[in-house]
Amino acid sequence: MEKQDHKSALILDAALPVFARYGFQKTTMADIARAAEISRASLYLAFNSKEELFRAGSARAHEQTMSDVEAVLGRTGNVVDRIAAAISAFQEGLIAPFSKSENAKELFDINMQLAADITTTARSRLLDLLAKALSNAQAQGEIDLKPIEASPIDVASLIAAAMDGIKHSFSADGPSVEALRLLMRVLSLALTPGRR
Amino acid sequence: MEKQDHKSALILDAALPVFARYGFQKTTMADIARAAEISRASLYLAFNSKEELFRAGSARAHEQTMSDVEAVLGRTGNVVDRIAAAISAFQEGLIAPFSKSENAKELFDINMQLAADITTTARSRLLDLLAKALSNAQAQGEIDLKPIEASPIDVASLIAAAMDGIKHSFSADGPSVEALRLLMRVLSLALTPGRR
DNA sequence: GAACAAATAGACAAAATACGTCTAATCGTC
DNA sequence: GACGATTAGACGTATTTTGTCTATTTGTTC
Repeated sequence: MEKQDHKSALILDAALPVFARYGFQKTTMADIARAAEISRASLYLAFNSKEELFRAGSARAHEQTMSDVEAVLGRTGNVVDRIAAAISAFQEGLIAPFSKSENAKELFDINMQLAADITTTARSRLLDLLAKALSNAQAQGEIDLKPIEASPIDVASLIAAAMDGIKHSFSADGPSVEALRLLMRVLSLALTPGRR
Repeated sequence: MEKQDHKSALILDAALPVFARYGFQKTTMADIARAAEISRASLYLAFNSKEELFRAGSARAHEQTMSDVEAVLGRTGNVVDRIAAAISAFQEGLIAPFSKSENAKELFDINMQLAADITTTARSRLLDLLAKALSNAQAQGEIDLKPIEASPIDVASLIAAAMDGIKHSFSADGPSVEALRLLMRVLSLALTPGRR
């Protein structure tokens, strides 16, 4: 059972770059088998269909990324910086690898079609983690949410929404990083106690 | 007749990047029509088949590149430098654009299958231009071929062969440029008069 | 080296996709 | 309104891909 998972993981690690390169439609099971250096028959032993394989790939990417996000949030340092790093990790893990502009749209569409649950679960998990980090910071007096009259969840939602909006409006051109930095500066000023 | 050519050229300019990105096999006529922002029906008005389109694309790339090569060779300066620049132009025009590593092999294979004549014609044209440049340089005493006991054509052939060999052995990793530079230094030393 | 599980090549029918052709409708220009 | 150019869309055919299956090979364990 554990060997199986390992093999599947190897296949998925080989498959994701192929999807990123050609998109879902143009990627064939033969392409993936070749990339994973196994036969097509073996590939079907591990995954019953291309769609199942894609779902598993999406799941793996999300798991890995969320693990990174969790690790980053667990570090020391001020909350805003850690949250900024967490958002970065989230973007780097799930968006940047597929931002070949052309294929990006198709891949995200297919993902929403085949693995919407995985994505929404990860998203709410991210919200949870951000809210928890904010909550802890507030408990330790590092930040003060009273002036802005919002709960940790509210703030976490705002950050996630901004992340999404920024991603969609700027696509992968570049200003995205800049816009996120600005958001973090705003948050920092708004939440730091000892300010008006 | 002239409008037709212009339209065809626009199509080919849109098609080449698509071929470079996906390779010949994975590129569909629909992909090309989309890239050229015309309908599939119109695409078939300009080209009767995918193979014909590819041939035309290959022809266009070769024409443009050879025109660049000719221009570079026509400049002032010492022969060896001009030849080095010409080789660079040739490589940049016909090899670099398709060196997406994965697709490169398939594209070159398909090219040799569908447009071998175009490639070989361009190649002999290149040889001719190099030989002519060497011949002129010799006539003006800029270089001396006597010590190496070779005709301009011999030297041109050697250069072209070296270019090929370098390309094939190093693929598109990087040392290719270095190797070409070395070849040019060798030539320069061997051909310059006033040396042993 | 026999016994066993895992991986493979290769063939296969069914489904999906691409090709190349055609017609009828739309668009822009004169 | 007439004209040529462009288009959407449907079409049959050919090719490719999918997913399944069997027989064979490979590698491991006893």
